[in-house]
Amino acid sequence: MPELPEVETVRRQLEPRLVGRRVLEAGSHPSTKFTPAVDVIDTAIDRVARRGKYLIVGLNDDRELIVHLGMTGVLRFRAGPHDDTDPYLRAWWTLDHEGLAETLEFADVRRFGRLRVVPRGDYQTIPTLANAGPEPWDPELTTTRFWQAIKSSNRAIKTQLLSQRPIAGVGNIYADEALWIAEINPAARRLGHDRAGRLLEAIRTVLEQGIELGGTTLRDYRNAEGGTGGNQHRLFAYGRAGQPCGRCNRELSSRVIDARTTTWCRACQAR
DNA sequence: GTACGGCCCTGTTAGC
DNA sequence: TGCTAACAGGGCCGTA
Repeated sequence: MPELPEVETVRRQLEPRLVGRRVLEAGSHPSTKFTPAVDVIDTAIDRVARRGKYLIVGLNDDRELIVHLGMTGVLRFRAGPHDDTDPYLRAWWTLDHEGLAETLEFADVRRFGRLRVVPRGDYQTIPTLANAGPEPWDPELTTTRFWQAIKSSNRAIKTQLLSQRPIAGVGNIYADEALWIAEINPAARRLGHDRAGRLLEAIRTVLEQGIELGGTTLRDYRNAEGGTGGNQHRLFAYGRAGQPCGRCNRELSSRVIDARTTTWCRACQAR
């Protein structure tokens, strides 16, 4: 499931291969989640950015193609025409640059991904993007600002992180990892300034490591070159329920918070 | 404005 | 062996 490190990995691979290229043709699955793919025909790509878990592809007509990979979305290049035998192909774009044609494909087994074309910078039709909190490395995101954002809600800290509001880009995997590192209970509803600072630092640590290792591949995630990530071998909490805690050796617990399986250590992350 | 539940999706896994 | 139900979960929407 692509979170910030996976999306950033894909972005870094897409950028040099997309910028400056023109979209000659496009096609999509009939779902309105994917039909915006064809709205970018005959535009040229001028940048590939990221905001939280969203990819933002800048177009030369002052619009942007917004891509969310959902849980199982994969962007990949193919020499020649798109693969119309792939039952999970949801959208494709034929790109041209100095006579070289290539296809960018968007495959997504579970169809939780989505595409949108918007005027540049206008995200009002994409609520989570419009309301996303600061990027993890935004210099204005101080401990105090993070703490204030958390303090304004009474929801469980894990729920708050997944909402993308206090900070952008954290999903289920990296939320569990950061809370484990910071020794904070995922169901905690009140965090002091110091603990908020510890959590912010842990979030930055796990996201940086995720990017360095090219993301986390548990099942579906592949980068734009078809490769897998390496962070799945470095997880302390996520997916490890029943296994020993890497800090105190007690058995890790699991429960559902905000409809997401949450793994934590009852001893290290006591309330 | 906030909190919460349900829904979208389909491959995989567990249980019978 | 084959079937069924549960499970995985990011974002959006409706309701309270």
